[in-house]
Amino acid sequence: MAEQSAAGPRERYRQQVRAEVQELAWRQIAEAGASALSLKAIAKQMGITAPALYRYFASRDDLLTELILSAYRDLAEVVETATATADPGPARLASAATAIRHWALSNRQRYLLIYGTPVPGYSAPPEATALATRIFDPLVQGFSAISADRDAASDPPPALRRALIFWTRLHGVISLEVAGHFAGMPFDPAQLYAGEVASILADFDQDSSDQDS
Amino acid sequence: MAEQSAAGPRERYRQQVRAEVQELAWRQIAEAGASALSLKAIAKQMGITAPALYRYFASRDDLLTELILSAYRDLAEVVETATATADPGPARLASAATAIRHWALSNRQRYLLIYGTPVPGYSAPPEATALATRIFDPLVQGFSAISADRDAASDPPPALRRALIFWTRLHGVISLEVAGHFAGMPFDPAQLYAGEVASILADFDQDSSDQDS
DNA sequence: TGTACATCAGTGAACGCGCGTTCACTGATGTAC
DNA sequence: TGTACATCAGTGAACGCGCGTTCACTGATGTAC
Repeated sequence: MAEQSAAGPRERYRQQVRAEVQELAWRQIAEAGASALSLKAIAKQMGITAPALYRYFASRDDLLTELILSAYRDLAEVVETATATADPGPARLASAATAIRHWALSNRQRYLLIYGTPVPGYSAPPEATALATRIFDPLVQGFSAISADRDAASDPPPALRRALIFWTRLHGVISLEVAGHFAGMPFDPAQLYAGEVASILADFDQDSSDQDS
Repeated sequence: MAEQSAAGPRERYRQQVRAEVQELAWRQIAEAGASALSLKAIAKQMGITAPALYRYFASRDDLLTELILSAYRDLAEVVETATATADPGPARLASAATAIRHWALSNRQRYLLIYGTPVPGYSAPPEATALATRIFDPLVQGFSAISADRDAASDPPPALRRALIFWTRLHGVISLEVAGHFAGMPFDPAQLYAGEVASILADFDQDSSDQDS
């Protein structure tokens, strides 16, 4: 019911304009952050008056919500594709890791919109949580696939826990890089990232030397 | 020359007001993020007109800069104290890790101001870089102290590299937690964090199984 | 101890700006007979 | 094939808002003789 096949010409036009608005919104966010998102500025760039935009989006927050959801969807697809196309086993997770970093670096503000400082006064819709799961799930799947091959004797962290650690470590590198905190430091972030990915997979693949509860 | 001893009563008053402004500014940022920082709002809360604030801060950006530098200084002191008071060796790094997380959780917006999404249109002053180093250095020191005790044979990552990994892993957990991305997930962030700290120190303490260049 | 002067915190009006959003409207475009 | 009607994209004026910042000023407070 969300999809409308055989859409009339008006509907087609409508979708076209909506897409253009979102495109310009992204450009704006990329340049000046999420709080700079302005309907009036978008309208001006389109050669249109601001009230016209209310035909396409109920409000500024409504537009922002759609952007965030679309970012989630985009990243979810990237992760799903990366895991689906790679060989099973650790390679699958390594592939996901590479894809995530690549996506984050080519969509910096999109990444920050999702995982960065929350936009003040704005709270994400429930749907966002579902999409976050869609991103996280392939990682959990990847780790349970690995665990299944091995003996699950010595109190191993469950797949969820492993995926969580995987994720926080990747995010640690990516977010500092995207926010520009590695600028001028004498090392290659790509290598640091690759090292992290390899070390996590090696940890879990060979032996899980655990520490506490 | 920055410190002025035997300050007159006018100077004393001046410092008092500056402190009050900063205090209110922090409260504002804590509630609505850095981009919500408003001189007029602060003035109103102080029962003063906005132009009066220009006696104390040259501009809004000037105030923001001082806030950021003070956040850096604060965290730097926390890390320095934590490492200085703990026993040498891994304990020192564990102590730093605990102190950092504690500081981040009790100063969420302060942490995000430093390591979160950059404030659009604002670039930190050069001093910030120096202070970032002051935070990072104790970690590097900590790792070189550990390395000194052990054989440095098998192509070990230098202390800087170790400190870097330490830092990105801590940040990975902290930043997701502070930004609220663990909300509703079935695990304890404190345990995840403790596990990360322990596992890094164990990794480097016992054996450095390396992967690439 | 008292007076003249300099310093400086704070005022109030004003500037130009951009924002989100509403409203009644015009005029083109698609649709039904 | 042609006409009447409904739909709906876009306009332009207006609303109230808050922002940073400037300026000439008043009046209290500290300082020097």
